[in-house]
Amino acid sequence: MTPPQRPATLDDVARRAGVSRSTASRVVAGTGFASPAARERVRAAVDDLGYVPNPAARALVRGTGVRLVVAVSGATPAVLDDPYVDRVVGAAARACAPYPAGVVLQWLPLTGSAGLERIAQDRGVAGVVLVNTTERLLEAIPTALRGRVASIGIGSRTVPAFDVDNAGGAAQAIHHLYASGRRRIAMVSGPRWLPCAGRSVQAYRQIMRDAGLPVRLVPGDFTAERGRAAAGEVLARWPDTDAVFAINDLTALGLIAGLRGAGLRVPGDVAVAGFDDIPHAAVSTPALTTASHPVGRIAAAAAIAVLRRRPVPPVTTFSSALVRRASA
Amino acid sequence: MTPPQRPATLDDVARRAGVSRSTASRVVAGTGFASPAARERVRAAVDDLGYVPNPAARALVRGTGVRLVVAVSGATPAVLDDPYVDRVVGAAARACAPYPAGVVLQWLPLTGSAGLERIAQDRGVAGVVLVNTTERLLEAIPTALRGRVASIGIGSRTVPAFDVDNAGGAAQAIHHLYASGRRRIAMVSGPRWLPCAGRSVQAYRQIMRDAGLPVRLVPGDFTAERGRAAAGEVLARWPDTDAVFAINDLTALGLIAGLRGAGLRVPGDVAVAGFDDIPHAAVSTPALTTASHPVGRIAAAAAIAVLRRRPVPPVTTFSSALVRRASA
DNA sequence: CGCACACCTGAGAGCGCTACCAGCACAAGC
DNA sequence: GCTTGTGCTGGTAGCGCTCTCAGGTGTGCG
Repeated sequence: MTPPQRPATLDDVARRAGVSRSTASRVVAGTGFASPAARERVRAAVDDLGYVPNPAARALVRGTGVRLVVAVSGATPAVLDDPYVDRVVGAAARACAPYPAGVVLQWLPLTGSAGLERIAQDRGVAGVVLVNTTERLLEAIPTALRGRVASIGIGSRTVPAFDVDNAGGAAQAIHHLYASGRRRIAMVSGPRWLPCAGRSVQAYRQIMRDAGLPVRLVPGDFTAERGRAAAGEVLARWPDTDAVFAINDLTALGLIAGLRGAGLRVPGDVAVAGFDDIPHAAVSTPALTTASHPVGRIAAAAAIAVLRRRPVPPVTTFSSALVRRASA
Repeated sequence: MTPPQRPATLDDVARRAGVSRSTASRVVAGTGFASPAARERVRAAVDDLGYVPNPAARALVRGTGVRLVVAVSGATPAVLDDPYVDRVVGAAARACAPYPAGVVLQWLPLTGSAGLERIAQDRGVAGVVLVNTTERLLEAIPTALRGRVASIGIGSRTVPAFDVDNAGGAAQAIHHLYASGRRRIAMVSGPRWLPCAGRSVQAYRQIMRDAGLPVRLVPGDFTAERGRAAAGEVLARWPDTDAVFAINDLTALGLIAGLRGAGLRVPGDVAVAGFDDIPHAAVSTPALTTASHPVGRIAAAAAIAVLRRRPVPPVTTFSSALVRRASA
């Protein structure tokens, strides 16, 4: 346990174990042959010296990068301020711990693939996790990035996707509204260019059609501010609305504020359900009924898929569970 | 603009610019001599080839690591689930972009410095940003880590600190409660072992003493759940309480839920002010009056301070501004 | 003219690690 | 016997970069 001022190198380990650097490397990296005796002695030396492989050296020789880019698409860099992005980054940063990589956050303009090409040029990039991506962007993935990209929310032939079951979650929430007797159910949707938003809307349309109910759709943009405004629009166009499904919790919370501002009771007059189960949903007034969205697990899975370079199924879907609270 | 399959190396740049690798390196790294002509040609070659230095190689030869550890102290790894931590990581990950480093998130047990020693042994670590740290832990910083640690919320002789002006923010919020006529002001505090919590409490005590008002202090733990429970305790011990300052917004929101659950109006019967200005403070019902906490700027400053190895003032304080909304 | 002293350049070592390859011992098969 | 494997080992060539150091080439000054 002599803690050297200078951290131990593989050479130190090899010398102490009485083997060559090659053998020590094989044992530490767990690749190739090594006799049980050698293995044991190297292990002991590693423990004694508190040896930790130098990720930089490893990355250099292996040709893999060292930074996991979380790239968020959006009209402006302001998308990075979204708490959702923070959660993705947090989960990815936690997932990185066992790998020689760390997370870097970057904005990716919606138009053009210049941003992606820059990333592809960068040897330091171990992989990319795409957030809020468009199909157009996925088509434009530079070949240099193939196999090192995962996408949250949408996939293509070459980019594996990790996502919550948008349609299923939305369906659960809407069915819950229906089951509690609501029949004039509106929906506030999200940005049109986001496929995940599309799937929720589709589920809503489908359920309304199957139930023979009219579709009442108002556009949104994931923000609470827009949710508040949407409340007014819904009320203006369909004053008898008795339930609203919001594409995400932020919208739902804004919506509730708007409805109450208009003198309506929630859930008395209008029931509201959201999607995401953000931390605040549990403590809002009224507490929000919402379809959960395991962002942490999704982001971690995407990060790990990129970091360990193994083939990954083209789509991994995480199921959503309805969290019933007071608002619906 | 010929995009090579293999990303450009410094050798490619040097060859194209007609100089040696050494000269190219000097220009790119901005260190040492280089004639204006050489400088210009290297710059052009860099642009042409889309050259990006390989962080792994750079880190290897410079002896600096490649991962910025955000280490969060707490009783259990569950502290990592805090949205506050996500924001710190998000800001740090954004700040990392210009540096050859990426963020890794790690839990640090409250007791013992074993976690820190492990980090110190790891050559891959470019630096450490400590979150929620105790003074005891700061005393135990291994020498190998000196100069590569910044701490959010608390500092010591050897570790520079980055923090919001806790006392000032709390004072602003409490003065606001006082200015609006409240005189029976309670406070829900935070975990006792956290110095930042201590400073807010101290500010509260000071103001109460100066105003000749009684101290009404209830312990909390930063969670909404605890805030809700605290509402009951406050009401039970001091039924005539007409205002509460909560150590953070999550607590404040839980508190409001608890107060309303007890049939009280906010701010009619009891005014509530919080601290942090989390995203939901703006859309809660009622919207929360709170002292802002520029987490993003603080985290970015701490990350950058660690990444660029320059001396840093021992304490950097970010001012807090009161955001007046409906709850107080 | 010689010498110091600036400014500038390129050769080359080497950061810590992995991967390739040659080599060794021993066992099994023709 | 000789070949062919199988299991293991160590030497060594780099990965891409920085940095030291030995040399240039001017310019000013004694």
